[in-house]
Amino acid sequence: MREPTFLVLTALAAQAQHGYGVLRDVAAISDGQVTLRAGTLYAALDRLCAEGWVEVDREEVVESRLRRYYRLTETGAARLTAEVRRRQRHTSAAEQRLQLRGEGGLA
Amino acid sequence: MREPTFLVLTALAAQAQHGYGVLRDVAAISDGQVTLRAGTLYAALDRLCAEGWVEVDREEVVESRLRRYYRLTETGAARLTAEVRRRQRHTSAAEQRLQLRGEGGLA
DNA sequence: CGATATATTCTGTCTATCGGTATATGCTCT
DNA sequence: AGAGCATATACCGATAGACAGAATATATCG
Repeated sequence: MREPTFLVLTALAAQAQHGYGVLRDVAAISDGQVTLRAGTLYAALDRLCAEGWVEVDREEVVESRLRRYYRLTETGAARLTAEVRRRQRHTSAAEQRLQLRGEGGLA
Repeated sequence: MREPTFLVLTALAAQAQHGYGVLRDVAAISDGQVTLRAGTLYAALDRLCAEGWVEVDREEVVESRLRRYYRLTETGAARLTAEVRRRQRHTSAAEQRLQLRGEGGLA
């Protein structure tokens, strides 16, 4: 799973949000480091819906603008949880090895 | 940065290794979940050399087979450290939100 | 003798993301 | 009034990194 997809799922993990809300949320989560392209976001949402990880929650019209809310499915939540664990394992390994490097190698 | 690239840098973080060693190390780091394709590995190594994150350490011939050892540069180590922090931030956010979900949403 | 492990190289294909554009409304600033 | 930005979704071509698999070659194991 790539970073933008991971962040979209993360944005939807706690509660339903519409596309543009996810966009701002991802920027907040990443401290402004990741700014999703519109194409990336909506393509990801469509793809994740097709895969059953995300589903449409509801649609609202606010100030003549459509807002389509998405939510994480149970499958999606399980997949995100697994991905978190996977990433934690990898980052831990990287940290340990970078530490070893500082100490002069594995030796 | 995508997962295979991250794992290649991680494999080289503590000490120099040759391509095939990286291959096995990545499998170990990921508990067998990630098995790099040969094409992915050597293409990544070439690319990372060109970018200055990795460099050739030395070459050996063991049992008539070439072993080209690579090591992480200071630039590469800094980049990997930054990537670790970035990923930790993201996984923390995901964990928190998944927890909130379990508690019934952001409310 | 076939299969597996070691070790690198190459080629074609795929796909998520990038970068940009289009559409449309409402708000703020000058 | 007009420029520009925020909101909100949609579409399109290009790219980069990864996937899948084959080629090459030696050594070892059963």
